[in-house]
Amino acid sequence: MAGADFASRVTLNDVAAAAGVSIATASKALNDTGRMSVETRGRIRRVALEMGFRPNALAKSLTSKRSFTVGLLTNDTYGRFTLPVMAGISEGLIDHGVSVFLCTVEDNPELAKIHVDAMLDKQVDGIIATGKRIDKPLPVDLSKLSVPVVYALTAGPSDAVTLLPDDQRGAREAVQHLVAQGRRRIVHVTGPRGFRVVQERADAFAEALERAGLPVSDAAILRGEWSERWGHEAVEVLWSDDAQPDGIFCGNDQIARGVIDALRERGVGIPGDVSVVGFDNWEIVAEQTRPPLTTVDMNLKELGRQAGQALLRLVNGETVQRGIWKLPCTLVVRGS
Amino acid sequence: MAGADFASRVTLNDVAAAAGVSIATASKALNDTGRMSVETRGRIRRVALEMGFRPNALAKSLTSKRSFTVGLLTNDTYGRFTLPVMAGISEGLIDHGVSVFLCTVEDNPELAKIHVDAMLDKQVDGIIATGKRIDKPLPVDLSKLSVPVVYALTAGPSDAVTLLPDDQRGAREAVQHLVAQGRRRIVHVTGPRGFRVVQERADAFAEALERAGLPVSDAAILRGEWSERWGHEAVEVLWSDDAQPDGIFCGNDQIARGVIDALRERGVGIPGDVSVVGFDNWEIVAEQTRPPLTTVDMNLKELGRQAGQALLRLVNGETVQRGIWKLPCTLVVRGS
DNA sequence: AGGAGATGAGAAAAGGGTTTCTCAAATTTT
DNA sequence: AAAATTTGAGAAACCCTTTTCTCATCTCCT
Repeated sequence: MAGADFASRVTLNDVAAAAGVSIATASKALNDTGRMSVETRGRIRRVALEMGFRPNALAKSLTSKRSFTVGLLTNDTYGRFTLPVMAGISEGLIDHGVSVFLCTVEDNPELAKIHVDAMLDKQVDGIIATGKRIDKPLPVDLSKLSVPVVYALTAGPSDAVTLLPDDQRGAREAVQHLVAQGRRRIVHVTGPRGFRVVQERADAFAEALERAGLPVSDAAILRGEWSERWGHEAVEVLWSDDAQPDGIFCGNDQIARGVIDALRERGVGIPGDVSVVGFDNWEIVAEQTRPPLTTVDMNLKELGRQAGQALLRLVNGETVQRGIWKLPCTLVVRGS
Repeated sequence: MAGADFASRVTLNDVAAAAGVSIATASKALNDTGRMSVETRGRIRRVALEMGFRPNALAKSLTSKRSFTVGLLTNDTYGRFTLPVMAGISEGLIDHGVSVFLCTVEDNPELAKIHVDAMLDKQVDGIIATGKRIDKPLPVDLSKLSVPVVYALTAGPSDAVTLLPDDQRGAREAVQHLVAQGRRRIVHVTGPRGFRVVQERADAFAEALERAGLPVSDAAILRGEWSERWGHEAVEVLWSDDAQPDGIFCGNDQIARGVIDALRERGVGIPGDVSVVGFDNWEIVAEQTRPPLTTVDMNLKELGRQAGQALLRLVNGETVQRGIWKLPCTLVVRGS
């Protein structure tokens, strides 16, 4: 039960005094700059090490104009997408000594502004905006900021650097996998019409079918909500018809889960009678379906890593290709 | 395709010059300290506003010894627990102008040290340690740091401030709910023996049964893994016996999901024949079960908020009750 | 030996604020 | 009217590091 007093840290001044030199010399010794004898440099370093000296990053930043800090802004409260992206960013940047402020702004413009202001006040070197929909922007305009911004998994201005998974290629691979399994009557059960990813995946689905020489029909694309329930319903719809599919490509893993459960309830064999492929590789869902779900992984961690690298380059004033970067998806083959 | 140059920010110096006063006066005008005429103060403020002046938080921190920054350290890569906690912390602290560094350290001691050092270098005011198991510490010793530390949902030293959900009360409420539904043959299907929460929830389960005047038997507690599969298996075990339960309290929502699915497959009515209660209120699971799962919510966001508040008090040198704080859980009644 | 160049290290300014003094001018008191 | 306060605002020190100068001392060359 206490508010303890915490020891104040060792400063460069302390080190310099202990080593019997000026702080200028001490600074130079530790940064491997300036001119001095090897003995002096060694002695100062030894003293610093012994005293456990760690330079105050704030003071450093004040002169260097670099805080080695970036802000990550997200409206994905649930974190399904943000966390892998965050992990990638963090992993890619910690080697450069960069730390990440995570700010969840929901869809609240005031809150978003508060967070952005707080980040700018703290002199972040840059900002990464991320979200859960690639066709909706965050509730705040980041285009006129005094620091560079990279967009990942969210909509940004067209002249910005934006990283997105290559949904279309992912969808194509999913279909190709189904075709390779010998499936010929393939349908697509996906989310609501309003989502860009729904459009893109559906287009790629149709295109892949065509390339495979299979008939393409509008009826093969069923749109609903992003839920297990819709997966069930879709199976009901499909199986109330005469011609049942032998391959189902789902718009996300939850729908796939619903589809698989519904098929199993009907006694349809998976993957014996029907093969199912999901999208997202949300492991908590995909690994628990029976059988485990074959699905498309968006490699979000890698996407985060690249977003971090891109931001770093912008911060360093290097040139970076503007526009949309589509990063490859990977088909994860499991048992479905 | 460019590394743009970004406008440098307005400094106090700029404001002072524009207002025709010294920076000392400008500083005092904006902070509502010092002595000056109301006209001067007003003029300076107006100028600052017009110029869009925002003080450099780094410079402020250098003198104030407060960075208004805290570090959140977690080993919960998947974020199931960390994200709600993070959201609560952030929500509770942003009003005080505090931003949060999120660092995921997995179980890697080196990585953890790197992150902790980076945070300390950046002069965080304090650190919150969080994880996915209340009986395992993070892979780094935070007890001798120069800043206060609060533990949430992870093991810390006994003299530290540690916030945990009140698992026992949550479990009791779950059982009481089952009893109130008229259930008399209640069993507990939970996770592996090694977990402290398993022990605690099981103890509370037994105690609650006893209080309700129901027979308590060791056989009523089935331990397995934290998975849907184990939920299925447990139902198999239970239904291979003569006396089947009419109430099942599960150690987490995934197990509950497995139990519900298995029961439905057997044609057992939920909640007609058997009531099921889960633990965690992992909405993505709980809301998609059929019927939706009644479960115990650990109020992690509130836990995070309180962790933030506690840390702030420690930072301010206020006294804080050491030891373990058990925060209430809430039963969320849905359809099971 | 005298001057040029190299060497080692410190003084001082800068970075953007806060805060404690100091001090002249204005106001109040006697 | 002279002395004592109060008021308004600036000078300067400080927070911690970096970096550019400056300068005294050595070493080397002719």
